[in-house]
Amino acid sequence: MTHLADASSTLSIYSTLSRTKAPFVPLEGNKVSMYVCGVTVYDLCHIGHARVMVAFDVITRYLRARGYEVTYVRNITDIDDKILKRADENGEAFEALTERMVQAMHEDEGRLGILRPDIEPRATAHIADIIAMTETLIDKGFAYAASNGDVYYRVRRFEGYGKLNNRQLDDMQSGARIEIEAAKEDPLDFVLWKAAKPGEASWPSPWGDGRPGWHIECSAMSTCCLGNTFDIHGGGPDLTFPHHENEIAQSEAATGQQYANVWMHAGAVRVGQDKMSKSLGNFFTIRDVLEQHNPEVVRYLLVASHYRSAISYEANSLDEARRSLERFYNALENVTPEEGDVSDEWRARFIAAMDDDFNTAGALSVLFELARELNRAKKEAPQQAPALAFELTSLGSLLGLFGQDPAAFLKGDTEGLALSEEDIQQQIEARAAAKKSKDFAGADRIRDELAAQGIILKDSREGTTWVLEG
RNA sequence: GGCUGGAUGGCAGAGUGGUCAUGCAGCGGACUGCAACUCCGUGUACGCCGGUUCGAUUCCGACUCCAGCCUCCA
Repeated sequence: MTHLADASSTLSIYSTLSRTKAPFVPLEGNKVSMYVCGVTVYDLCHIGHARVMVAFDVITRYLRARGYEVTYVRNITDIDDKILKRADENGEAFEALTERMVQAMHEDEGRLGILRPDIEPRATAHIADIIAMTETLIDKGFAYAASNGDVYYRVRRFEGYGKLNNRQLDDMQSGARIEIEAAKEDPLDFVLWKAAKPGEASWPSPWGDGRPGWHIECSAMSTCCLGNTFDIHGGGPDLTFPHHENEIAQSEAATGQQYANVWMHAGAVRVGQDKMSKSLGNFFTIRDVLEQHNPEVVRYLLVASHYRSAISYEANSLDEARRSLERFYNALENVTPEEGDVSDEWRARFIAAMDDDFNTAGALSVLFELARELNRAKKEAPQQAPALAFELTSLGSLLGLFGQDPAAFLKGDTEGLALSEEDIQQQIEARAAAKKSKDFAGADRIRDELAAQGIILKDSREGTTWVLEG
């Protein structure tokens, strides 16, 4: 692991709660406790999910390299209305559905080079904690069991309600777009415990058989894993309201202590002018995209923009990402990285960018300059190249990039290619022989034949390599 | 209607009160037998209107437009 702990600058993070960037100070020494809202596992993950996962993966990698001891918790919502509905449609047990989707998520993450969180709590494994917190909220007067068997949170009772979203209770247009549940004391109240309909999956509780509401599970699991107060709470852009607002209301009412110190939200992924979302149906699943693109290209696309900015997902964005990555791998090709003497400049500038609220775009620009330096060295001072390549790959690894074999990446997906690698190598040798005997017409014919199949040759002093076009 | 964020060169995308982002694409040159890769050079970019300032893309105010949230959503 690359160590950046002795950097002179300080890490600043933008918090949705304060709406400003501020120096990051953990609650306790160099320990960082971080909770990120994960996925509701009723369907495959899409690029929007990937964005959040990659963002917090980079954040975790960087914090660790910076010398922090990070406990990264990301939950799995494995019980909710949509899960039950989908399982019902499929004619399967909801556990079978969620198990399959969790499996798929782990596969997708693995392919994108996303490191697994330290703890991945599931709602169904924390029913007792959820019930306990709900009871506390009832005892303190922040919740009530309603006539329909549901338990609701009494929103107007919590003084700070709306602070995360800077929202006034009376400005909210309750019921403007949804039906108001008659059993609620107030339309703003939200459900903590949901009574089960006959035949539905349920757990016993003091209020009858039922299941947890969505918001309470995160309060229960984060407190359970990280304590009443922890350093960072993160999630997708569409969770600030009501989900995170409700988590604050639940947890702070229950514990009487501040919930998370810093709130981090990733930006949306857009398709055209709209947010990519399951409800709009305009999403691309991770595995669909990986059918056609190298996973690192997808990761690069997500890391090339600042984590808070919205990105547009378009047909050519991945092609552009690939071309940018090719630049790095071209630089890394034909060099064996080896630790050695390099200027501190690169690392310092990389850290300065990342310390500024994880500015991955700025950090990448430093790496592009480092790649150019490496290309120069390969030509003019080959003895410096291994150390520069080492620096490039080690800083890149903090973004989860440049971990592949350069030649393999540049060759791309050779499946479906008519020629085998051995065939191509033979052609390359035949061409080299032709060149040696000054038969340039013959050499060019071989190159043209390969090019007709999308194989582009590259000559260098180390020999000839090839890449796939496109 | 309320709240939040945004508008940068052909495209993507950082950033800054006053000589450089960066990448892709383009153009000129070098390297190469010719290419590809690479290197060197190259672009009167900062939504609109005012204000502050010696100087604003950067600070302040108005305006226009875009997105997100106010319903399940990462």
